[in-house]
Amino acid sequence: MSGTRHPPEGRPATFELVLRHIEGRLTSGDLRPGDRLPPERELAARLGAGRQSVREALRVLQAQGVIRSQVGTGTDSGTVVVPAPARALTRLLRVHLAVDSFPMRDVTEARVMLERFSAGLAARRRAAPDLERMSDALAAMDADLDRERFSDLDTAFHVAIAESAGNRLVGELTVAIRESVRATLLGAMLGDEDWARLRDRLRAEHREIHAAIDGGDGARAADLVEAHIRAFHGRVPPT
Amino acid sequence: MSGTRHPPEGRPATFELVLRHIEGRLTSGDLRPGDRLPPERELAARLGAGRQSVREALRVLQAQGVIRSQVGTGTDSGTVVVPAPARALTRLLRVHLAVDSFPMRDVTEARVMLERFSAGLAARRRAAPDLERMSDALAAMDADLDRERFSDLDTAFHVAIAESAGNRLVGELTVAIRESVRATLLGAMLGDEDWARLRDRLRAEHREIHAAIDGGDGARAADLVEAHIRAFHGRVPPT
DNA sequence: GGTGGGCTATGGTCCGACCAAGACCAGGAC
DNA sequence: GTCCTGGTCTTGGTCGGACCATAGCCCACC
Repeated sequence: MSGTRHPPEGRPATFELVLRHIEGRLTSGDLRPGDRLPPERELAARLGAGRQSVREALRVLQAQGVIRSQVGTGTDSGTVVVPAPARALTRLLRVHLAVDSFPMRDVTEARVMLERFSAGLAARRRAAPDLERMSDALAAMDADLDRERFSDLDTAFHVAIAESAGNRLVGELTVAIRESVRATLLGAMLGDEDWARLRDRLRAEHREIHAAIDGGDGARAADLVEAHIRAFHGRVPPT
Repeated sequence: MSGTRHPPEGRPATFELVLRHIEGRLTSGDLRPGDRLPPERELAARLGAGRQSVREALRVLQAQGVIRSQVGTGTDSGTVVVPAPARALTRLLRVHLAVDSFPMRDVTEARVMLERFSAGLAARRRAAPDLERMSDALAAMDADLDRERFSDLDTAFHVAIAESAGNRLVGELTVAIRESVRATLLGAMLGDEDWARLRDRLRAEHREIHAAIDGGDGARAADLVEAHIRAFHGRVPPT
């Protein structure tokens, strides 16, 4: 950074060097979740870079869901290391969906794979607090809700299953994939079929899944989840 | 953007608005892979924003693996929409691994899930060109290689399987997860066991997997892959 | 002792300037 | 005529300085 002045001659871009510097501090454990980074101006001065380069590096880390920034002087102000993979993953997948990096069909299959995995593990573990969260979501879904609210609770139910599997990575991936197709799924709920009827069917399927997990029947839970997802994605137009 | 001048009063940050604008053009199909974006200066002028804000938005898209930038005047110069999800995913996962968003154990389980899925599907499809790529990687691995080169070919073999499954999303995820733990895996190859012996064992396992896929035995291929991964990750220190 | 108004630190933004890479073009050397 | 050569123009990369808005903090004043 503090090498030959100004320009990017041969070596990587300055913001990239700043990025690597911070990544290095994260990897070495020098920076941990909850820690504050130096102010942008100070970081720039310390690395012999301009503030713009520092900001671009920070923007990348923000896009990766590693840091959060906010103005002000308080304890929580400035730039803090706050890992939030799901949001970053969601946005990444969504934009790639938009740009046709992969077809909707692949997303469906991936969801089936992830949620079968989660349901199977959740049934083996049967963690009480997670089971309760699922029940809560189901109960809330019994109200007379519009599509949007229903969909959010639907997601909450599936997320509870994913997190109950005890695998954070798979949990985050499940959330991300589900969220990234939220708009598409919502659109599918507007199909020709009667909303009330569709809603009832989804509720019934959810209860079956919940019962299977609660009963410790992982294989059945996985099969039910797969059927549940496929039935719904069948309503989604391809690609 | 062209609203009230300068400041972020209430509304989202300017770079965020620029980002949404471009995302919108991607979603609507107005911008497609291969298309060039306007020059930064022009984009800034058109949106009534400063160049810095535009650059930060572009940096985010670059971090998401959606665009590629390079200086110059040629046809390929400037900023172009070039989706490359795997690289972006790799980097995202790696930094979250560094920051302990999830333990190594979760990564192992996720790999098992993904690669079981891929192996099973690859065996059902038995795509000739992919099978050949696998053979090529295996043949190359027969040479007397150091750990690093061997590891790269190892990755190439597994990636070939993933892509042979015909699911691009799962393929990209497989590549990303594998790449993100590349350094860790390499470290594990330096264990106490004799390198030549370990290498022979990996070769033998790879050949078995290849044979199962080539023979169309998806269940066996999946089981072999799982054993293969677990055996190796068993050498990796936890978290 | 409580409260309100500056003070200050910090991220967000704009502007103008310059650098380096790369393609293209004009003009001269052979 | 062909081939090099140097200039020019476009474009991303970078810096420095300036200003804004936000949000704690502190001190003077009531």
